Amino acid sequence: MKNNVKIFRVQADLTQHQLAEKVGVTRQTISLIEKGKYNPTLKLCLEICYAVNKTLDEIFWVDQEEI
Amino acid sequence: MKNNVKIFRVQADLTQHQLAEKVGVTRQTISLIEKGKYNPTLKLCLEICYAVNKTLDEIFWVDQEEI
DNA sequence: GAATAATGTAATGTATATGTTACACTTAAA
DNA sequence: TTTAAGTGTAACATATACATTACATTATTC
Repeated sequence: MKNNVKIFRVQADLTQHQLAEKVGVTRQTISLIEKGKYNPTLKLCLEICYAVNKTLDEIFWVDQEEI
Repeated sequence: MKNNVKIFRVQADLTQHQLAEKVGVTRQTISLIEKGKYNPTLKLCLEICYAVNKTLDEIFWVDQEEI
């Protein structure tokens, strides 16, 4: 599951730990999502969106062929 | 977890059963998502998007206050 | 060059998304 | 007025998202 979490997290000047706190998960969960090793739930995706002020499409959209 | 799955599924002229088949889950899962009783995974959200030709933001965005 | 911050990741446990089976209700077609 | 299609939902099983704890590596910073 490729995504742009890392790009926008850094752009928002947040560490993994800070983002994790803001969205209510652990640092490890953020790390694994950034690495594409987790298939996060919609609720967590939305929390990340709010935290870095981006939309679902901006952070999590991937075309059908490359899912 | 409110969403617009039902609206766009009907618009795409699909039954719950047909959408479920297209995205590779059971009818029950679609039903529960439409009813807002499940917090679906990103991968499933994307599959639903492809099936009804809509984006994540169109189907699944909800503002922070109403999550 | 030791101390600390930021990150990667492994092992194990828990909560929950999803599957399976099944039954009930509603509605449209026959 | 039955038959079948579409939908809601409950009980139980399984897979996996996420937590917890812990250790390692790589910059910084003192």
